[in-house]
Amino acid sequence: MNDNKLTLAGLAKLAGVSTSTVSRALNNNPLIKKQTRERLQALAKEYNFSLNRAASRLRTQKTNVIAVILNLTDSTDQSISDPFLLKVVGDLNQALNYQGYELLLSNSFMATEDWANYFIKSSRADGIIVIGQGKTTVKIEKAAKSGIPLVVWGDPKVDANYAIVGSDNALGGYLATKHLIDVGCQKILFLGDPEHAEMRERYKGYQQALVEKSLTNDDELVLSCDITSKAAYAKIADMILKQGLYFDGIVAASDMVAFGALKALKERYIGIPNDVCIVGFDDIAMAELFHPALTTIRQNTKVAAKIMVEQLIKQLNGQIADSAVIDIELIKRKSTHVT
Amino acid sequence: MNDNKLTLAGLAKLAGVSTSTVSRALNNNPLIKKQTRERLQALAKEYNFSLNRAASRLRTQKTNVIAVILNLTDSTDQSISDPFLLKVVGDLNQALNYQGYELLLSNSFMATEDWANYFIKSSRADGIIVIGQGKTTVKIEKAAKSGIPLVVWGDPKVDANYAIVGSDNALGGYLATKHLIDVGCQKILFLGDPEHAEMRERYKGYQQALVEKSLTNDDELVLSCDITSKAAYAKIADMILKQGLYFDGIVAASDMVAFGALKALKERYIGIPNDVCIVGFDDIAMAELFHPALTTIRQNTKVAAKIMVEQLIKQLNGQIADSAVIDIELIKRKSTHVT
DNA sequence: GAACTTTTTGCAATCGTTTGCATTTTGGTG
DNA sequence: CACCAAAATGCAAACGATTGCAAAAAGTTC
Repeated sequence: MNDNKLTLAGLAKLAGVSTSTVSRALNNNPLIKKQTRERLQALAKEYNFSLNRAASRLRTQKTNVIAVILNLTDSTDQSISDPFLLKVVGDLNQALNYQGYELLLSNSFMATEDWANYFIKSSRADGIIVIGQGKTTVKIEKAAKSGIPLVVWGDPKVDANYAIVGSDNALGGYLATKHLIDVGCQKILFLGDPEHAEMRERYKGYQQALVEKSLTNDDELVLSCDITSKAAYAKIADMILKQGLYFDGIVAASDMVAFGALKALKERYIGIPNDVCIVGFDDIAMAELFHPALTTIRQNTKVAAKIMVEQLIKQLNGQIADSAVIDIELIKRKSTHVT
Repeated sequence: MNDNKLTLAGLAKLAGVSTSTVSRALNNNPLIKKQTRERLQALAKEYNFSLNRAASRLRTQKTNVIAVILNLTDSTDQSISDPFLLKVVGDLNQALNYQGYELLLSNSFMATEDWANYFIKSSRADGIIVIGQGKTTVKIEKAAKSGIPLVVWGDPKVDANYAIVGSDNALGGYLATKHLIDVGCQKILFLGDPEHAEMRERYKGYQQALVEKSLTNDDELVLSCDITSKAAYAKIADMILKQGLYFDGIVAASDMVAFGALKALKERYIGIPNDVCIVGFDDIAMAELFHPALTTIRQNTKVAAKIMVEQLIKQLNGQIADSAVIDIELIKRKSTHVT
């Protein structure tokens, strides 16, 4: 009906006041008499008025948008569908909305390499959340150096000049490995990509547990593979073919990796957990549903998302943000429950 | 270093030309001499210049942003982590970026009910993609009525005044059921939520197949439950407790539902596929990894995302968009492979 | 009711691009 | 070299909200 877009000026005319009054009224500015404020707000509702954000963003130099970047390793576009990463996105979406921000989703395959320029200086967003440190942190460091509000999901123990929120990956790797040792495993594989920041920390925890229990820390026990189930499946299948079943436990760098490994094992009628025990990482929804249910290290993404948003907002307010370690938890399930 | 933000005017001064020239040059407008264009583009790169989007959006009345709304049923916030929906988001992200658009992610728990107002009239986005028709399409219809560019992921056979892209769900339900009958199932459950638009169509296909093969179309074979694995698990566990194993096949409304059902069955040592065969829907990554690998109806989300974006762009150009049916495919795996 | 404070409103500049139109520059031709 | 068409550039007015400051209105006090 009212197709000629209604602007603040139009609404002001309707109400018989100035645009400044309407603007203030809609922003609930106490400068305006309460009675007037309410009248104007009601009028705005009645006429289905909505502020032009482009205009207000231009004027206020604030967008109320946060860019969330899925920082994927360029090789496998598989990982764009990694349920864990997408779950983090979902939780961030809720946490951001809750604080009145909107979420602009991007992945790292964009044309530009210069996130600070592309998102912040261009006034597309007020801040950036990067999911995943990936194999190289060069883009992140570049963004951090330019001083923009930035929070990274990754390994918080990593030394960096930006705020990192994440689980204690080394501890997770340690707990996973220790648990396997406790249930009697002797030859424990680490399956994952030690070049990948978070995975490297999990690997360190794995090593520490082995050393502590004075188990051999053999090179042939470290199986490097992309963190996808497909790669894990191929790796395990290949190793068994070449060397037979020379292990009795697996620390997988993620649940998806664990699932891939499990598939390869089950296809060869290797008993889980009786022949091989396995621990995953993440505790995605599937972990519990899998058969056997997967023992795993749970990452609390809801809490993490909340904290990331808080830390980002601190930066938006000019304070400096801290890295934060999110509690993890070993969830014991059937895949390590030797009878 | 150059902390005082560089604007078009600043760049113009540096180059000794007018702002209009710089603006046109950066937009590759052929009005500007090619040589000048290149010089200015180089200069912009050198000075790390980036256009203020808020300003250009205000001026051009175009945002180059598409809002993607996860239309969740309000009861279970579980489904926000449904891997399938998030996969669609991921694919949309790529398809949109490819066409030069950005993705603003929202869910349906926002304060506002009026999407047209909130996203379009407010100049936050140029168009909307809604993922999921959900149980009620009232918000979608309201948005459609206001004439904004809109595409919905859902069941394209549903009669509506907006463009719907989706799989042929009825055919999917039919194929799934027919396949179960072909492998010898006699008492086939439908497990899902027939109130949910897409699921209802799958249910219709299920019915059709039963009728065609003159199998009983018994009410007690239709198990209504939320489309989460948790609900499916509870439902199956409950039914077996009450009625014993009175079925030998399951058509699950989604893969996640299938996984929940499988967990309940396996816990009771019911053989899959020998005692009960099961077919899922979606073909998420896990379907193949599950044990036994899950027979399912594959939805091609990559193609779907591409088409949705195309249809939306048509609307942005003033053309009208059509609904589109995406090809589906029955993927036969172990969960229906009776020996 | 004058003088003054406090509350409420309005004026007008501003944010940084884009673009219709006017103007200048260039180049070709007689 | 005057003239004209074509090409290249510049001027200035938008786009629609916000906000410092000034002005008007309302309230207080003597």
